[in-house]
Amino acid sequence: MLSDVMEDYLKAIYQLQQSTDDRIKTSAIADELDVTSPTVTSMLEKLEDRGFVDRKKYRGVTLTDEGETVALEVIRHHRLLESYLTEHLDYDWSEVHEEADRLEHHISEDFEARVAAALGEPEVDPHGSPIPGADLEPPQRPDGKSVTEFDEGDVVVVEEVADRDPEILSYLAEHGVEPGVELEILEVAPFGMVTARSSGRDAEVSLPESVAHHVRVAQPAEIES
Amino acid sequence: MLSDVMEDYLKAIYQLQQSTDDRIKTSAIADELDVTSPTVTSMLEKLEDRGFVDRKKYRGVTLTDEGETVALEVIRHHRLLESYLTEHLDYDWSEVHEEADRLEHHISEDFEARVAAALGEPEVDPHGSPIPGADLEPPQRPDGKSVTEFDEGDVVVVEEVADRDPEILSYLAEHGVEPGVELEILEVAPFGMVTARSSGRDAEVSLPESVAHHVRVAQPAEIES
DNA sequence: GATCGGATTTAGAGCCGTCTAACCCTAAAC
DNA sequence: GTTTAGGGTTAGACGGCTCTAAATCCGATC
Repeated sequence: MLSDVMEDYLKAIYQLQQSTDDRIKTSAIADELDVTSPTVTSMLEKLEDRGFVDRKKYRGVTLTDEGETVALEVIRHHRLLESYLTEHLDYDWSEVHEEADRLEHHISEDFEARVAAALGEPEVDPHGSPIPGADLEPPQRPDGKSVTEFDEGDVVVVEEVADRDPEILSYLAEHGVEPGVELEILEVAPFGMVTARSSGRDAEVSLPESVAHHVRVAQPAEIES
Repeated sequence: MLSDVMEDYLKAIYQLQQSTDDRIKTSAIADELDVTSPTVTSMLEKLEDRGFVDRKKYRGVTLTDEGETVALEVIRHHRLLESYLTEHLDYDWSEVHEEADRLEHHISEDFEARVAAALGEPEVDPHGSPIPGADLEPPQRPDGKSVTEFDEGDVVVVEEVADRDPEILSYLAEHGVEPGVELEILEVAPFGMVTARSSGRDAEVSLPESVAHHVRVAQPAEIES
């Protein structure tokens, strides 16, 4: 069996792998999980012994297929829980992360299936992130790009808001930045700050690069006259 | 803070105290939690240091008020979860115990409150056991007696089925023994076996003493002509 | 009131996940 | 190609929870 902590490491490695093609460094994991590097090293040794990661000393790790499957299972649990909490227990999308983080390790397969059924087998969570299917195949990467990659005048649709901070998420929601809304880019400053107008509100919102790069968007159907 | 394991000990002690006025013995806790006696002894020392139990060496423990409050909180979580799972996620009452046992340590105050609200602040769980209130005052003992204490001809109403074994619970449900049903006692054998007819079904059911003593019942309104 | 058996506690150990301190490797800079 | 800064690993320790083996206590019996 696999401890909660091991699941957390595998999940963290998976998520770090999403934003790079390199092997994942000890220090990156340490930052993500808020532990020290030696702690990570010793955990990685255990995970390697069990066949969940492929480790090259001093060079970081990658997940094995088994490791990836575990990570996807945990992420499926997490995102189903986030969805359930918002749909059926009246949570706000900004509040669900922490609760899901604690529960994700403690639900049975049965519970997972019942929650998925109650939600109608959803494919994305409240933040717009894809929920891995019950087959635990890696979901294909959403084709959204960071909103920072667009220019003044572009009109885009928010697909995913990949932040975890409740305060930031609340702020974004209040300013009309949520999955599904249309954003008209008004300005992208040289230091990365994005200013946009949301279709929902009639006010502008400015986001520093650190926040904006979590806002993944797509251009609406390219077919326009 | 209090570990999951500590919560389990406090809950176990509380539950053992329900069926006796004596101090709770090391071995009783060991049986309940499926660990060895020395393990229990060392845990009890820690719980004593933290003020959750009152320990007399070689004489067993009792909960302090603080310990009781923790136990009641865990039990509240457990029973709310059992109720929620049956009401909203289509679980059968026989299946909920195990799932609730894992989740009870990992839900927030907020989650507890939302679940309680979604259920309409229920006072009993699907097994008929009282759910401690949000104030965590000890619920008054249900006045039901074990069905084994009645005699041939008595008619009683099932208040609580305090078993945890899914197979036994399924069997009981199939034979019409559930909270709320009326039972006519047909026989109480000298070795404790109870035979009864359920108002729900038209068949008899016989229960060995070990099962029957978990079936708590009350006599319907004594006022009969 | 002494003895004996069963339960409890003490002693010592192990695994897990974590830490700090010290050492060592890698890769970038010169 | 050396050097060096910074990150990674090794070494050693600790707290939490568990175990087995050994010592000790309680209380029932005689």
